[in-house]
Amino acid sequence: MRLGQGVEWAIHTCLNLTWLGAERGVSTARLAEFYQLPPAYLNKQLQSLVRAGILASTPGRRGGFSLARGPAAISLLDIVVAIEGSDPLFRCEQILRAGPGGRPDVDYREVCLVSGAMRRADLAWRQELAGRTLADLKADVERSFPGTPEATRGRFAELHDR
Amino acid sequence: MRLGQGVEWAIHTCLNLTWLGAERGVSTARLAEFYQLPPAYLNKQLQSLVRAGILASTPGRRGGFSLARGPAAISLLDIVVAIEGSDPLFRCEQILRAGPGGRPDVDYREVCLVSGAMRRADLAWRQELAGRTLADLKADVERSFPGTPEATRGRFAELHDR
DNA sequence: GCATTATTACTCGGATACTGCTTGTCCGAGTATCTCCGG
DNA sequence: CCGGAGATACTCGGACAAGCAGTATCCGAGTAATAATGC
Repeated sequence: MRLGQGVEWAIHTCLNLTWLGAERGVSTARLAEFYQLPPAYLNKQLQSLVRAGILASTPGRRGGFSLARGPAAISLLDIVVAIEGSDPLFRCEQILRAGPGGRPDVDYREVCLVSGAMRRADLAWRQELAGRTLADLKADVERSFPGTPEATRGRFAELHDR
Repeated sequence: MRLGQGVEWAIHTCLNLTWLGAERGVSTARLAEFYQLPPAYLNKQLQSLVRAGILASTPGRRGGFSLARGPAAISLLDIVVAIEGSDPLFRCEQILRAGPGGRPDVDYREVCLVSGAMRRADLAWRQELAGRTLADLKADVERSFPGTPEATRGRFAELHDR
């Protein structure tokens, strides 16, 4: 039980986009080359982000991806949900229906106290993720590693020249 | 991305054991019959709980499973870890090593701020689970549904008579 | 009738197949740029 | 020299396979109760 690989790629890629100004879109090929990732598969993840409204894509000759809104309006939860879906970590299959006194018409996801306890933990996880935006992360990185923005832009310029 | 089916089975089964007194072990067959679960597969999950020291198993003619310690000493996190393993939800593959200025000798699971943010959310989830014991859950259920202990014992008695 | 021994029935435990999702890849639809041609 | 039409190169997007973890099952090792047997 673990999150998919794409979550890490998506977060780092979105973070990179915050430093690139994003005058125009950046292609999948360059974004993948930056971390030596398989381009086609990264493209698949980025498509999920587009469907979720986090990234904007422009097709055609000079197309590419860019952030659809400001970094302060994109939380880590948004990205995780976009990649992994919105299903809760714990899935209650309502086995209490088969137990003594189980009623078929009752929604045990609401009633069952086990389900409730697990849902509360789930909520704690989500709240922590929802409270961390791309803007926060960007600021933290720039404080701890001031050279990162320039280094990132530099690397992308190299890739551009190829 | 979701937790395995076995987690739900394990929690409800452990909860049932708290009501059965557990003078002697309860067999997999009866525990499975209680919720109409596949016996062999449930047995596999219970084995994981035994390995984790949560359940005690006695083999042989009148063998079965019983709680290895008091319900107050068993948290939901213990059960989840026993079934799912102790790996964090978010796995950092350290893609920063392939980025600009990436060093092979640095452990980016410690340094990377993305990894740190995800780890904090992970921790919030685990703390919530660690703070909920079987004894808490048992008390909550008995408060909300006072008939449950007797109904549970009754159903197991029926299964016993077959 | 009673102690002893062989049998039996039932249990856990790990080794063994199957299924679905995550991972990974490919080719087609579409667009801006560039080239070529005519005026 | 300038405008426009066609060709071109490069992009995203969804449809198409492969690998692996979760799911499900079976049979063997071991133990306690039971039945049979001899005294």
